[in-house]
Amino acid sequence: MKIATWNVNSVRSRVENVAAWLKEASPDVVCLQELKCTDDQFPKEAFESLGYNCAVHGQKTYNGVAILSKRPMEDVTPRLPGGDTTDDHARYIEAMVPGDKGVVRVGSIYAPNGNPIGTDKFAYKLAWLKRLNSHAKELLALEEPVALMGDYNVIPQPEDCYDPKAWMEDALYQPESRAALRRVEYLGYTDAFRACDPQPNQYTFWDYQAGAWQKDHGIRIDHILLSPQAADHLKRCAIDKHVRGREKPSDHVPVWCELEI
DNA sequence: ATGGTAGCCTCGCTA
Repeated sequence: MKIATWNVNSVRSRVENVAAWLKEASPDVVCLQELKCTDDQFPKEAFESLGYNCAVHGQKTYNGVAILSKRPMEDVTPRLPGGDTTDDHARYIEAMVPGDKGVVRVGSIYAPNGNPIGTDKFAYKLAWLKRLNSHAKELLALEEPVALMGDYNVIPQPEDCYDPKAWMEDALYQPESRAALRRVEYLGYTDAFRACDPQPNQYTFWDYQAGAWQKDHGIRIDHILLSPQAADHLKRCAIDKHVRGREKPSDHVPVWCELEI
């Protein structure tokens, strides 16, 4: 079972690009983030024609997450538990996805960016990651295969960015942000990419600005976190870096892994 | 120190 995550930075402006990648990569499941559209604006026909079912949690202009799956999904939940009534950001959707040998619970995550630091935006980022931690802990108790995947907006380690010094004042590299991601791992979740490929300086995001892609000034912020019952079946994990070099690219690229489930 | 780009749909915000 091949499962993937990709922050597409507007699904409507990226339909051609996403469809081309779906055809060549043929993932069973894809978590999408930053749809930047409402549910009714989501181009589901384009993906259904390629054989995918769509579970969408959209929002006007900002955020928005989805899960595409070749097999029909069950128990679709378009929210992260624990939010108050003022939190209207569409940043999480979860579903049960069947494989050949078992079922995987998949969460599509778009964590807040949190910049600039020292503002309510950064406080919101940390609060959101804390809510995610609580939910991740509850899912662990079910002892099921779980994959919490998406744009965490956190650079885990110095070797996950081209120049740590350049990110010292950024919300993505603050000690509190990194600790929040680490705390999810300490619950018992595995960073699938790091588990499969310990090579440093492999990135999932390159800014549109300042020639970041051409200079390989990237960061690794899109992650696949696996519960023990999923990690036990992890076969491969990789980043489809070449997608960043195409016409009209997203600033993120797909990350995928294979689970023998 | 600054500015550099992209998307949405406003004259700015988010990333």
